[in-house]
Amino acid sequence: MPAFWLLKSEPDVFSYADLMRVGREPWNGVRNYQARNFLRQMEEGDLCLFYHSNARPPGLAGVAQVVRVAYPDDLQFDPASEYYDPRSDPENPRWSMVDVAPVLALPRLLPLDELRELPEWHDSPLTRKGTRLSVFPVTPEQWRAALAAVGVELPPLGKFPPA
DNA sequence: GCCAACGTTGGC
DNA sequence: GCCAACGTTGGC
Repeated sequence: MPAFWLLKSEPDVFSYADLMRVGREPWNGVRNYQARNFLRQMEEGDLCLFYHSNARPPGLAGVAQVVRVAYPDDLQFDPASEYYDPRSDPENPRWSMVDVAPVLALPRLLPLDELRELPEWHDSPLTRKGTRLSVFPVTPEQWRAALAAVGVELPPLGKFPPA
């Protein structure tokens, strides 16, 4: 069942423009079990809202697509990486990543403030106080409301061209 | 298995 | 830069 998701990224580290530039990116470095479990549920073709966190202002910058389902995050085995996890067993890797590709940049950044005003977004890990989850599902209603707010015409799910 | 200490996230 | 909220760690 295709689904919608939200991915947080700090634009100073990796922005939506960076994703467009590289064309495809392994979504590595997720080190939270709940977020990891969501990554593992993603299917090829699933669509993701790309959120800029720790930005001024924070908000939605674009749409990305899952182009490879979850596989082991190689950084967990790299002692030089800040994401190295010495306790991860190579026989049963603890952390996963997916590959994502750009689909479209929003015509304008949709700021968090504006997102909060959408009734569909009143109940979401994004708007709930104190939640820091960096990967989580988005309902079809949230998806539609967010894109409508920036005037993006919504093709039927799964009809986005492969990036 | 509890829970205090610590580190991180992320808006402001 | 501040700090509230939360997840993780590790002593016991």
